Amino acid sequence: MRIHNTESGELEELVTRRPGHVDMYVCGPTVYGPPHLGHARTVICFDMIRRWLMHSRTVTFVSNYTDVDDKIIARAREEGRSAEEVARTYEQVWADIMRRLRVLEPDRTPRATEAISGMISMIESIVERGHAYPANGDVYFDVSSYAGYGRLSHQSLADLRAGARVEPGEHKRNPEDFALWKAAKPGEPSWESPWGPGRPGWHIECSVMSTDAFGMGFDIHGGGSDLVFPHHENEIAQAEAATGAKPFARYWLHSGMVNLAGEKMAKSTGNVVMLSDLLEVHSAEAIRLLVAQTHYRHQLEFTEDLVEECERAVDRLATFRDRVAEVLQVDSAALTGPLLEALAGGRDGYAGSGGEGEVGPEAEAMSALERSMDDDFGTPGAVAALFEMTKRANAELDTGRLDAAWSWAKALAVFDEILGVLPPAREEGADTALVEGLVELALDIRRRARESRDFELADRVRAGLGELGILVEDAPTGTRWRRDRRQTAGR
RNA sequence: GGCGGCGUAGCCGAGUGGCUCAGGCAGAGGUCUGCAAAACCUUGUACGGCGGUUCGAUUCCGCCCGCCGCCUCCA
Repeated sequence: MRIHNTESGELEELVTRRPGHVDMYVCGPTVYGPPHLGHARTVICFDMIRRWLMHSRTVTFVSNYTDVDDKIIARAREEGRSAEEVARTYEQVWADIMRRLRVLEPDRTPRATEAISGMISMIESIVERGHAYPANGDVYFDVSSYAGYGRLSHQSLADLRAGARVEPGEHKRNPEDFALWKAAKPGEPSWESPWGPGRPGWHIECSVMSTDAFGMGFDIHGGGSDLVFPHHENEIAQAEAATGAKPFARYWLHSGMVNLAGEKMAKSTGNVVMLSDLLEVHSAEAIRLLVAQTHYRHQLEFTEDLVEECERAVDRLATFRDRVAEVLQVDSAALTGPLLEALAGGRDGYAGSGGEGEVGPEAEAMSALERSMDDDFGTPGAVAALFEMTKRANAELDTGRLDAAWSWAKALAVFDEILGVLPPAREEGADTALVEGLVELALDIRRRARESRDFELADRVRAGLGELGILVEDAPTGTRWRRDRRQTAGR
């Protein structure tokens, strides 16, 4: 498996610290407001990366919450609440939305405020080893003392110096130095430390939380590309300066930004699509497909029309899944939930549908999936493989070749395990039986009307159901119906 | 200014030194159907510009043009 390492700028063979295991840390959100599509893009990219790694290895996935920060404090002031209340609120909002986007929960979600003592010890080590200095209750990292600085972002100290600046009230020796600890200001949350009361600086938390989880030299560290500098650069400097060990992380993965109207989506400019709004109108699957169709390192230009297109594409997959379920005479729901997972577990023997020597669509799709994903997590290729399989299998279904349906179901299971783009089948609700009964009743009336060639009545029944979000289709095997996903996506 | 990325058919978006093709959406024609829907089949000779390397470049190199990101909190 080859993956792109930001540090080398090249594709490298993935060699993990422990064979068969991957320890992975992805920078989580600063919880000061609700998440937007840009956040989702990053999270979904790393979710798919994680799922692919899980396909063949044991993965421990850690992602933090940054719950102490200037913006949280500012927000708390606005809302007249404590910073902690603000952080807990938006942590919950984040977790809810990511669950709705079918993102797997991290194995651990450490909070910055729960790692303060670790941060203090790390800062002490950095100071002891001569890479940081206290000044007026602050502590700054001495960038000039650390030779590897700029390694990740491929910039020289001179380059960085040109852009660096000193904020009023800071006590840096050099502009490129950065704060490890900030002296408390009145009314702000603070913790006791050897340098007096204060709170941690911008980047120390991730150095501490990731090494708390995994120690030095863990496998993969990820995040959005806007974190490369200074956040990740500083994480490296801190962890390596504190321990003298190298490397901090073996592979650095960075996902691209989402653009809206040609510019980066960012809260600060108001150039955002909030996920709560997007999920009112669109399904998680369409959003995931949109993300999967662009390589994770590339920029993603967002428009409403693109999600709408993905919605139609997802419908296509759902229709195929339902056809397969029909052939197998199982409920579609069974091909979406636990059975699918069980199927995905046994991934041997994609015997294929054809006769001897013929390779079935699912076998080709599986090898294309593997090829693409093993090459720097090529989700676009995986998506293409999924649709290619759908087309070919549909063609076989059209000609009545059903013997491979079970293999298709298994392949769908694997694709859904990695990408999570198959929409859930008919949802069970309190009124499911009633709805189904009424629809069947209406369809029975329609069937009788058709038999007596009263097509006007038959079409009225179909149109009426259509208005209620029930799609009716006459197949050679009989009439089938389904709910119009797009009318119910927001619920 | 420094670092990095991108420019592919109507739109989105993979990919590759030549060989039959990414894929999705949209469009056109067709099969099926009472009609529709779904599905399938057919259909589009695209690779920003100019040079260079090469038998041959969209793919490699150089320059130019355009767009974007980071260099400040940011997924």
